[in-house]
Amino acid sequence: MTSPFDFLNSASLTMPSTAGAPSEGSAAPEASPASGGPGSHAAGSAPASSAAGAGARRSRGADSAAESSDVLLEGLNPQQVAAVEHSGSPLLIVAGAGSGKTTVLTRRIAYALRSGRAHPGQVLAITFTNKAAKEMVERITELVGPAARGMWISTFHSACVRILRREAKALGMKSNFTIYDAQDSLRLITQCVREANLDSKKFTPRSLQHRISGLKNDLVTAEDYANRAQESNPSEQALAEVYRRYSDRLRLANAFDFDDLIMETVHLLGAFEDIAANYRARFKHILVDEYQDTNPAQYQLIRTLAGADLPEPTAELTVVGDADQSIYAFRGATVRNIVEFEEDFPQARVILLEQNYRSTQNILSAANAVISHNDDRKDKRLWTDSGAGEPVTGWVAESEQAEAQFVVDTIDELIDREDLTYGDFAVFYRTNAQSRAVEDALVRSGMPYKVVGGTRFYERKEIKDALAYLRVIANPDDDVNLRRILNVPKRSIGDRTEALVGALAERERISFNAALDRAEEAPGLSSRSLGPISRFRTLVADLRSTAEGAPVSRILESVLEQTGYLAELHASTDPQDESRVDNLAELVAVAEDFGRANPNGTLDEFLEQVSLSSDADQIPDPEVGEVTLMTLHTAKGLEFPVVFLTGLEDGTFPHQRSLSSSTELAEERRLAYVGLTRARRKLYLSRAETRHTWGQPSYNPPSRFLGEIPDSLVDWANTGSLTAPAAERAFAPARSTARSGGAGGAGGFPNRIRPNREVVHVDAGDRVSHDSFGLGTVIEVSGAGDKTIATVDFGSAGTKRLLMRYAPVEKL
DNA sequence: TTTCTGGATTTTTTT
DNA sequence: AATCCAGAAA
Repeated sequence: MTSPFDFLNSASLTMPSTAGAPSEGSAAPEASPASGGPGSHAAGSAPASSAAGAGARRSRGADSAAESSDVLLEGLNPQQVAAVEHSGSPLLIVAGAGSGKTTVLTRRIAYALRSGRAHPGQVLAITFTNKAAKEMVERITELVGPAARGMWISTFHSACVRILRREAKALGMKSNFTIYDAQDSLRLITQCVREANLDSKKFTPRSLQHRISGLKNDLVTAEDYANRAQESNPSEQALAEVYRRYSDRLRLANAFDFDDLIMETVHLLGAFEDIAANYRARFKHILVDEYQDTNPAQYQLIRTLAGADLPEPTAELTVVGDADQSIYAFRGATVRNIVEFEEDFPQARVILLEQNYRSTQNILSAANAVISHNDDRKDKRLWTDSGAGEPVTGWVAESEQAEAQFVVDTIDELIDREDLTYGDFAVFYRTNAQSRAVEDALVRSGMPYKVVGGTRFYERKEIKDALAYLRVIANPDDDVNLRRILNVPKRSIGDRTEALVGALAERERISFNAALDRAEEAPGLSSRSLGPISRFRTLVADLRSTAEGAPVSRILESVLEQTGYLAELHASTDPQDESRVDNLAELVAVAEDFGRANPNGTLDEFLEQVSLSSDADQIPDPEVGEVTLMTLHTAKGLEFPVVFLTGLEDGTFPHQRSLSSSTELAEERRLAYVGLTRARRKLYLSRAETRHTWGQPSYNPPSRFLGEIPDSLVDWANTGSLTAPAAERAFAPARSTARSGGAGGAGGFPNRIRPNREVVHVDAGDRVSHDSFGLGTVIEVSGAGDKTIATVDFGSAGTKRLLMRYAPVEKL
């Protein structure tokens, strides 16, 4: 899809396209822009004209003529040129949304190469997703040819795995280590909680996992934490205990969790000066994208690799980011890294990119308006010279179904009317669960679509099971995956047997696998259990020998056959199991693809690729022509001609859990900013008056973010069916934006109308009427307030326990 | 040991 | 609404 001549055409930088390419500054050849679109200056005209346009506006120097004859600087605005040319000190590029940062980064690398300041092998470029890495490789290849292959261009995690595999021995690990995902790590932590005899109600594995992850992101090891934990604080003691056990168990299993990949690499480089020197000698140019979403561990990694603490830095460091797009604080990222870059790296140069080449001015103004409500930010205003464009369209739907229908109808209409394909549309939402309604509507309409993320393919039970077998084949010490498949499919090795073998492993400080080999030593284990265990050991041994040198897809197929996993699914009556077979077939196809792409690929490499693949890597190619559905987080770094931002209700977005904290609200607002700035030509904002959560309806007021957008920018095409009575309207919070073009604006719909939410007070003996169960008599009442539960005898409909807060009952 | 069942819990967002 | 879990029955 990429043309070698593309960069001559300003690499699409100054010419927003009309269709396709959901990736930032993607290099797809551009078609002529549709009339009226932002790209109304012709794509076919000389790129110099747009460069001159930018130059005139920003009064470029007279020497610009010489510069613009350089393909690497062609079509760039003065700030972009400065960013490409800068050398000799650390560089921070503050890149607003759609400001062409990918182009600047790739050209900067090419420029350094051409000027002789770097060889390809000296370049380390860190991106946020594998997909972004792949795209960067493609675009650099366009500029410099196959030399691009010598560079390290990858995510933090992939780069660290690469280093760790190479240096595993130094850390006392084997290079075939397994990477545990969040699910695996939770299992292991749960085991640790159990073994430590802690109350898993009081110290939930989930919260411990979260806290351990936080510690690792701050480079605090189990040992460090044990020393600092307060003796008088039971919670800290519990955490210290579980963290210690968890670390031991990971090590014993020859496994790293996600956070370890970074933390252990930092420790490795800190502990072994020769290894660190080796990598410092190699990486003379380090570039980090999405710097605002780095955590303290990643920050330290960069410092170490760049030799920032040495008398002289060993590498030239470039970071790119935008504090307004920092949306991962919840997983340990900190904006301090970007905000204090100048203090962290002396002599740093900062270059601001504020000109936007993606969106219309109306869209940018809306985004600017929202983000300006965050305090403590450096003022920054995106602008464009591509014209106002169409107004943003607002829509208030009655329900989430109606909202979804609005999305589908609008897509349908636009496809008819404009020169657009399904791939030009994206639907964003705050939480994955919200995709459901949109999917339903899309299925009914027959439109092609793709949901990115959600219940991820690789997290489905059957896929995890199959992969667990592969992981066990590759790494016999992998306790978590071994225990996962021990009795899957059922082979009469139950909980008790597993626990007894586990106890033996713990007592002898050996892996579970080693304990299985010595199962007869396990105290309390009945001789009857030994048969299934030995059959299981034979099975795994057989699989392991089959796997020797075989292609991954073959290994996978023999796993599914020989274990009886497929047979069990085929024999099952559960309708769900049919789709499980389909999913496994898809996994086999993935393995086959892997084999084709990597003829000499090993099982280890396949598993690594699977472990490090992310949601964002699955984003469809725009050419495929599917409507794309995803969360706002996944949408980061992408762009689409038409964007629907749905669920704009307080409680949905901003999310309920963020409403009480101003820092979390600020992060939600940045998320809104990210969402708004994804749109190129047309932006739709919608909300639903009622939305079902956990099977219960809730009535949420309009998102406060809607109120932050000036009325003049939004055209409310529908203002909702529920019109509040005048008397109630008086109680609605005063909102300056409540009226918009006389159409009612964002709604001003009172929050207080909550049918079925007022707790009906009943006593034993009362007669009540229920919407579906009919008439009944209250037998007993327990709890109070929201939690009042009434036991009601409905005669032939049976006796029901009803949560009075939700139950559709009326007292008679 | 496996299966069934009622009850609890879940939804932020993810490399 | 859908899934997960613990405890009880088979």
